[in-house]
Amino acid sequence: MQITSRFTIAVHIITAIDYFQDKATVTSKFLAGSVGANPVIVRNVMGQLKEAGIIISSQGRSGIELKKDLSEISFYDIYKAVDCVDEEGLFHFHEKPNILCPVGRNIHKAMDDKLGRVQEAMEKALAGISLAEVAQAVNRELAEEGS
Amino acid sequence: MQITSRFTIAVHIITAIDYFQDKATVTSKFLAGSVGANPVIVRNVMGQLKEAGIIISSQGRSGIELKKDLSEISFYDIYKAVDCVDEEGLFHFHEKPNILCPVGRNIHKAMDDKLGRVQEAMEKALAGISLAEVAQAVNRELAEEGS
DNA sequence: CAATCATGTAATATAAATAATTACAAGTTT
DNA sequence: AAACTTGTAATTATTTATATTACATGATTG
Repeated sequence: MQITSRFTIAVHIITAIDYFQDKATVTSKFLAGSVGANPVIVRNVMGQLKEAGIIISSQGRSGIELKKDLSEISFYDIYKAVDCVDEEGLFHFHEKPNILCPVGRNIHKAMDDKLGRVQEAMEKALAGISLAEVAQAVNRELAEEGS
Repeated sequence: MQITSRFTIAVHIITAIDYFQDKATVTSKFLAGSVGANPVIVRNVMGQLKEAGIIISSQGRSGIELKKDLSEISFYDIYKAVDCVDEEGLFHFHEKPNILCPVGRNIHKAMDDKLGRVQEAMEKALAGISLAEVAQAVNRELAEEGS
């Protein structure tokens, strides 16, 4: 199992919007070229980021912008925006435990809080990372390229 | 996205083996009945738990046993045993970022450590939960049923 | 104002991952 | 030898993720 690549695509998109803001006109086609994915996928992700209040774009008008500063956008924001995890929770519970069995009828309730703790730990970690860190890391890599 | 139900099935299986150890002969068919899944799926999970040194079973011989005490089995052990997450990592990175783009060529390296931190946080949380806690919770629920 | 170029979105196709099922080999027990 | 078990391969079905095609709608520009 893996978390959908829409997550890393979204991070890529936001980083690129920021990076190219004065250097180029940023369109979905442009971004698709950088990401290496279909423009429609980029536009769908854009739609989710827009709905989450992270970017600004509008029909017909060229040029996509960030609505927030990079330091105010966390991995968690993106994770929620692009809907990485099923609303039922991170763990897919088997659906038909046997109610006639003492274990089967209680296992779900017995595990729920524990699985919740794991998911929370992950989400807390996501919340602790900002897009500014990613942009910094990209710039660091670029600086090293030159040397 | 969700983590495969093989994880919760494995927890269910181990809890049931412990619960029924003196009460019944535990077979893959018996467990499949409690879990509400196909016996072959149970046997496949059993195979992975066996390989991880968590249970004991052998061809032909009826009766599945635990190899370790419940308190010595963590969610992390099971998570590793049943292979919940791709070896490439928890996050699926988009595969064709454009090398000709300054962002595209560095985004992967720029994100890797951060994604690793998130995965580590999740795995640390998994390591902190033992199967003994689950068994306790099941017993607590059963006690409440009686009252 | 017409041509061009954007975004937004629906519908469809393809590919990949998950789960279920069937079938049977091989070992144990009685 | 018969009945029952685990172990596994092979197949099918189902679901999810990704890619693609097509087109409506709005903005811009020559």
